[in-house]
Amino acid sequence: MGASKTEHFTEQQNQVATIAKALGHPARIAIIEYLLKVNACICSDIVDELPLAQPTVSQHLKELKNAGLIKGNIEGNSICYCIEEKTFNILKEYFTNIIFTVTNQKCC
Amino acid sequence: MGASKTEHFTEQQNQVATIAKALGHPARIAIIEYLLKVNACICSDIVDELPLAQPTVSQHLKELKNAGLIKGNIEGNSICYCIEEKTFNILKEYFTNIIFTVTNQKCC
DNA sequence: ATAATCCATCGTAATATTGCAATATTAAAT
DNA sequence: ATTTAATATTGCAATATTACGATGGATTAT
Repeated sequence: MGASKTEHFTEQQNQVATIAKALGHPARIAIIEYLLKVNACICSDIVDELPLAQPTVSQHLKELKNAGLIKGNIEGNSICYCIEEKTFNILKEYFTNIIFTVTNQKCC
Repeated sequence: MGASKTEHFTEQQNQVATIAKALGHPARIAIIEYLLKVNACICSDIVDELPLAQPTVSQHLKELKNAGLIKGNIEGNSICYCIEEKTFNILKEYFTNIIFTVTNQKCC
């Protein structure tokens, strides 16, 4: 197959999975970390920063954008990509909650 | 292509990406949530719980195990799968740190 | 106007993932 | 020893992902 049976899972499960999937590639993690580091951003910088061709970087940026992890503001000729805090907060809270639940468990 | 250029990224970037990737499927999120819910676990339960065939579930469990998100203790005939707290802590701290960094930013 | 820069999109090849039927493996029960 | 139950593995088809060259549109610089 190759296609996930998303219709069988809850909306929240699909949401978390979609966000996690978008972060499931080292290039996209590197992009996020770069955006955090420079605190302001233009795509050409990102291309210079990564060991990947420009179309590939563009594609990764698109996936991060689709997952709601970054947003891009057009700024004249170039684009200012930024971290979308809201989405990262979903993850932070999701995992914080998991840790909270697990530490109160007594399994294995 | 289809193969990630992992060798060009840092070990930490690859680590986070690998863990995130393992969570990038709703079935695997559902498995994690089920393990959290029942607080003790046997695989056959998981197969009953999910809308997927046994080999498929087994494969998803294997991927979660490879990523270090769960561990399985053999218990006679069946296997007790459990959350691996350590790995989830890595994620929790990673995203907590991102939120901390972002809130101190003034971009866009 | 022309050239240069930035970035997205298209097309395509290589590879990975998802899902399952069939089959193996392992341990408990009879 | 045989059967039964719980998982794992194998093999395969369908689909998705990754990567990049070529190309094109938009904006700025000359």
